[in-house]
Amino acid sequence: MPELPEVETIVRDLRRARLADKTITGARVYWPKMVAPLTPRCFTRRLIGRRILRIQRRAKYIVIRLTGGETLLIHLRMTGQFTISADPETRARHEHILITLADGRTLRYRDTRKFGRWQLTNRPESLLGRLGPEPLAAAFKFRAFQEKMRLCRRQLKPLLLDQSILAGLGNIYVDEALWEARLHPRRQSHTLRAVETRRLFRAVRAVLRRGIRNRGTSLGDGRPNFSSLGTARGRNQRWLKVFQRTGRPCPRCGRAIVRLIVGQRSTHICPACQPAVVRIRTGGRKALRYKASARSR
DNA sequence: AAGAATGTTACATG
DNA sequence: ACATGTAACATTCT
Repeated sequence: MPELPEVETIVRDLRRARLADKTITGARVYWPKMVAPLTPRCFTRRLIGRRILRIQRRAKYIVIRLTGGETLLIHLRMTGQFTISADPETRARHEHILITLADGRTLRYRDTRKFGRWQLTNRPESLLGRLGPEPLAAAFKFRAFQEKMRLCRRQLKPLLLDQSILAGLGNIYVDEALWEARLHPRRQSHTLRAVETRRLFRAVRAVLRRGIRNRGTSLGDGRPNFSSLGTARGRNQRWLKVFQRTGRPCPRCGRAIVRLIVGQRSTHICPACQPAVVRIRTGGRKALRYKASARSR
């Protein structure tokens, strides 16, 4: 569910909920794996009595700074969600962690698939330091991006999903960025020409910014989809050009969107706008061909 | 009823 | 060393 824009939306809502300055008075963990390597008992003991200093986002992590030099790193993976209730209330279905605050409110973590992870640590850098740059930060420079693309020699899609290269993209926004940049997901990164790398660089930032502006993408029409703290859904789904739009017309050229598997992930492209083979005229009559690595399935 | 689902990682293979 | 592929994690929905 949550990629960079969704996590950013949640973090902003958590800030607005005025959690900062509140002291944690209780914590319950109902799925021990979620707080590993700590045990629920150890996790709880280290949390209680700490005060929340501030809430930030790094890549897809929610970063909660606490007193005593502790940091809570929360990764929602596929189905993690937060709500805040005024009272303790009985535990709802799929709620695995409940945090109570001194003001009586409870921060509730619900996660159907139980993939989410909470790490309480005094060395958050050991984890966060392994992540690539924030695509929306001023420090994210085209030159560095281009260099990485050149050195990596990987298919574009798995490369963009790799959090150590660029942090925050997931399946939705990668497909959208590649469509925007008119690049095939299996194209090898080192074959991109400067103009193409530039298009991709801009596309990545554009789709993420739009995602945030729209408060994230909520897929499907039912409940299991993304929503931030409340029940309000994101609005970005209206802006998706290819993701989960198999068979529908490409907004640019009208050709039907097709679905393929790349790097074991479901992938959506316009076969006309994102051709597997690109011919490029270089000066004279020599034509270079950049072929996306074949490989079906 | 098989297959897919917004993520990550350990391990295997080329 | 590096790129890529597979399975696993756990549950729900179509």
